[in-house]
Amino acid sequence: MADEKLTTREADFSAWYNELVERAQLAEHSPVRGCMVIRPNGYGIWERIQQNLDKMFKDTGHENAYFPLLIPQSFMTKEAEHVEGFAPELAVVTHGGGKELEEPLVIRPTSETIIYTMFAKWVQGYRDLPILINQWANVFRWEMRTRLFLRTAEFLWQEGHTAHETESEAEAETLKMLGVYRTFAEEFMATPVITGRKTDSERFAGALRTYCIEAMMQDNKALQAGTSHNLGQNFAKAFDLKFQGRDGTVQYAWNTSWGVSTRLVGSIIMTHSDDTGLVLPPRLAPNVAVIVPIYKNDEEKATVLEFADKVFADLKSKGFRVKMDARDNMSPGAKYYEWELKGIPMRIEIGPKDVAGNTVVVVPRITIESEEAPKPGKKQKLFVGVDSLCDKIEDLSVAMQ
RNA sequence: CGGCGUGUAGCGCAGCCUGGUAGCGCACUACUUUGGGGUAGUAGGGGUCGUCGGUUCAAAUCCGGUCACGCCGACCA
Repeated sequence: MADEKLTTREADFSAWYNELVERAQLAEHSPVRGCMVIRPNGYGIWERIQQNLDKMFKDTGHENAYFPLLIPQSFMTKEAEHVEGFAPELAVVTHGGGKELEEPLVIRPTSETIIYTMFAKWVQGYRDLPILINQWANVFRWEMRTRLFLRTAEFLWQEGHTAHETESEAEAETLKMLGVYRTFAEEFMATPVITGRKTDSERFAGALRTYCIEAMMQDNKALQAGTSHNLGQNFAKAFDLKFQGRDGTVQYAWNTSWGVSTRLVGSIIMTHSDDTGLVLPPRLAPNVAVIVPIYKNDEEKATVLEFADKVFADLKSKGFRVKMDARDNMSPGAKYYEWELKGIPMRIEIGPKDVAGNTVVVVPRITIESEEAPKPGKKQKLFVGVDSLCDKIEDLSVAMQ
């Protein structure tokens, strides 16, 4: 990786982003237009997003389910605004098993239509409500202009779908999930967000009201990072989602839907990274630290690796997400550049001096204010005793978050 | 989908104007060297020049179609 440096943010923010995504091995283009391959360094971030958000959804009473990729085309046309909004970007399957299908199937651009069709079967009376469902899935929209993570034809997301007895209950749910997104952005993505309500022209196709969180990027642009929709009774009426109420009358249910996508990964990249490469909030980083052993000869190599392996095993056993970089064909300096580009929050250097003193050198990806200031023009280096390494990693993680 | 631009080894590029045996740097492989901020050397491997067609004795090079990517616009999580 002795390539040239990244284009700077100042020179061309957009080129900087594109280069960073590819060179930090987050994602790259697939042979199919608009689709991306998410590499482990990028998918690891998404996995951390999933794990943490999923817990928040469960804690607020939601359950996961899964609905199919293919939806009968006719379903898409049942809600007037919905069809108008999504028709231009649908991918349609017309053949299967070598024959033309009687009814074309669309690849889901979102799952309201299939999910509320199923909800209608599940609900008879008010005691069947609320239904609080989430699904983790891929969706497909035929986008004209795409960018890795920020807008791709196929993307990964979660979509929450709920059905409620009353309008006020649905509105409360819509706002509650907007709050979940805000909390997640602030606590896990370390990204300040602005919440607000979308104008009618930006509203989700078929929704009564759309709320959103907007994250502020380094180029002073806002990025829509998550949406929460109060769907009113629009879909309930279109898909015959009815129940017998407490007063004995038959009523339409009130729905909400809310989602965040792999765009969040793009948002994290743009919020924190610098001209050296990726910077990740430790809570969402696939790994928090990498161990780089340093030695000059076989004798040193043996002792250093033994010591480093012990530190590595100890950290692993205590639940830290750490990596060992024992590649022998690369100098330590080259590794430093590579891991800084890839955004690992801290690296742990272990050389003969450390073995002798039972210490390690911890170098955080970004300068930590509360620690001793780095020498001018140098990275901040923290000398840490092995016994206090775990605590130090915890402290630094919190400081970086 | 409209305008402009690009496509040659894994990555970055030269060659194209003026058609005639496909090159450079990095990366990769082997050995040696070096190792606390991108070590250095020697010897190697790897490309039907995005793709389809046309012109020509001959096409990376000229012409046309098409696909993909980038930027600007319209649309969008």
